[in-house]
Amino acid sequence: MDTAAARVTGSLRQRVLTGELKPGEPLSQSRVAAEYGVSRIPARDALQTLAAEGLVDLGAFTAVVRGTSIAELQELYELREAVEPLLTRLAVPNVGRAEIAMMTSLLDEMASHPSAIDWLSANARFHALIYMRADRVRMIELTTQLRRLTDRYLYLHVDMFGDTGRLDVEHRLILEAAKAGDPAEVAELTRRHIAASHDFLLRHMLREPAPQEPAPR
Amino acid sequence: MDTAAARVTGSLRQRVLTGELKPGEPLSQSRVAAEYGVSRIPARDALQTLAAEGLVDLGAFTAVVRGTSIAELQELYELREAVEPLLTRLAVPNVGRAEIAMMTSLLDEMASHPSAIDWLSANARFHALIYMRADRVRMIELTTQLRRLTDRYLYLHVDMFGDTGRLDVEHRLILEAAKAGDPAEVAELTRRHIAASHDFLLRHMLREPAPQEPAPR
DNA sequence: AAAGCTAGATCTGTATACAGATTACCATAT
DNA sequence: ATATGGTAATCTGTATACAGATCTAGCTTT
Repeated sequence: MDTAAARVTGSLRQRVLTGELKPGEPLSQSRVAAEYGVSRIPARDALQTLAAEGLVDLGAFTAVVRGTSIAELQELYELREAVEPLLTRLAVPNVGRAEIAMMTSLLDEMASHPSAIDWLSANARFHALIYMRADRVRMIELTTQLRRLTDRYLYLHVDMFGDTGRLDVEHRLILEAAKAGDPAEVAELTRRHIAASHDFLLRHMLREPAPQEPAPR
Repeated sequence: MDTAAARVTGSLRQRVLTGELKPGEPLSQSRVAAEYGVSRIPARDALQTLAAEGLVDLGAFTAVVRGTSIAELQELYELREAVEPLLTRLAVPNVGRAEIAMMTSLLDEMASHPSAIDWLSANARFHALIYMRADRVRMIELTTQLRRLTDRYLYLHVDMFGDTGRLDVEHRLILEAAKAGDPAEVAELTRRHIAASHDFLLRHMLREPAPQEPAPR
């Protein structure tokens, strides 16, 4: 749909995700509405949607960009480690030549050093190509949401994408096992892939432990 | 908060859950607003909230009470079987005397043959007493939502609560293992507990295979 | 200087209004 | 009887308006 609310939602989501809007920053309906030149109703809708996605806290008074914490990160990755391998196991038997081909080309795309946002998008599509074949709409929706939330930690806490080399290797292993049609193997590789990203992120957060303060107004 | 939107949300949620509002039934903002004597704005809010919870479909035109299907049931239980044992494993080491005591009294409450809605509420609180000790807000939120969605299947597809006897036995096993402080055992019992409910529900749905049609209007 | 209080600014929840989109119904034509 | 077209009813998205709640800042009091 092409509503004002959807436009605002999409834009705000991106800005929260990339860290342009920092944790703790207040997002009042009025200010958002004014900034986008719409009335408060679509601004309100957008904030509610983002709150449901977990990117925004709908506090008592004003909505606020949600903070980050090592505890939440832990939780998000625990969920991903539980759900994505399950999705993988269910999907792999249905993955065919078409998916393998598209995954291969996405690997090339990622290897060509695109912007962070494009790299993350290609990465998400790579894994989604497997997941989609599981025929589990709800799980995929949940996974998309969890991935978005963890991607935010990458933007906020890791300036340069240090580790694309390791990730590329892991992706190729996953692709090979998928080609071979071994569900358990792909699932286990996926689980380790996720766990490795968790470790990577955790190390970075521990090095730079200060949770950013609310932006001064 | 004591807003009109929250009141409408709560009431509609209950009515969808118990089946008073049947799958496919259209829920227009206008009609909901009129019925509750509020303006369309809080009605709109309520429908959006319920849509985020998965109880309502926000179709192109009007919102509609979400349908049920064996495929969705499968998916919901797969998720619960993945998440709740994980939550259990994390929580059991922190479960103390207070929780055990409250769980025991909830078992009595359930054994006293309350109404379906009270039984389900006590049941949810029984398990929540464990989960809460895992200190995983996000997982608990997800679990609450999944439980609500599967409870709906109980209301819609199982008239009498046939199986409270089996459930009571399983609950007592869980309680004993929790008292003994064995995380892996409680987790495994919880997984089987969930799987058994899934089987039970699946058998009932297969026996009465017609998904209800939208209510005539 | 610290604590408390009050006026003003800001914000939210909700009602109402209007335009454009969608659907339903019914008459007419084939 | 079925297809077709048009009009009325319904619905949504959004703007605007208003009252009550919450916060802020500065003044007063001690």
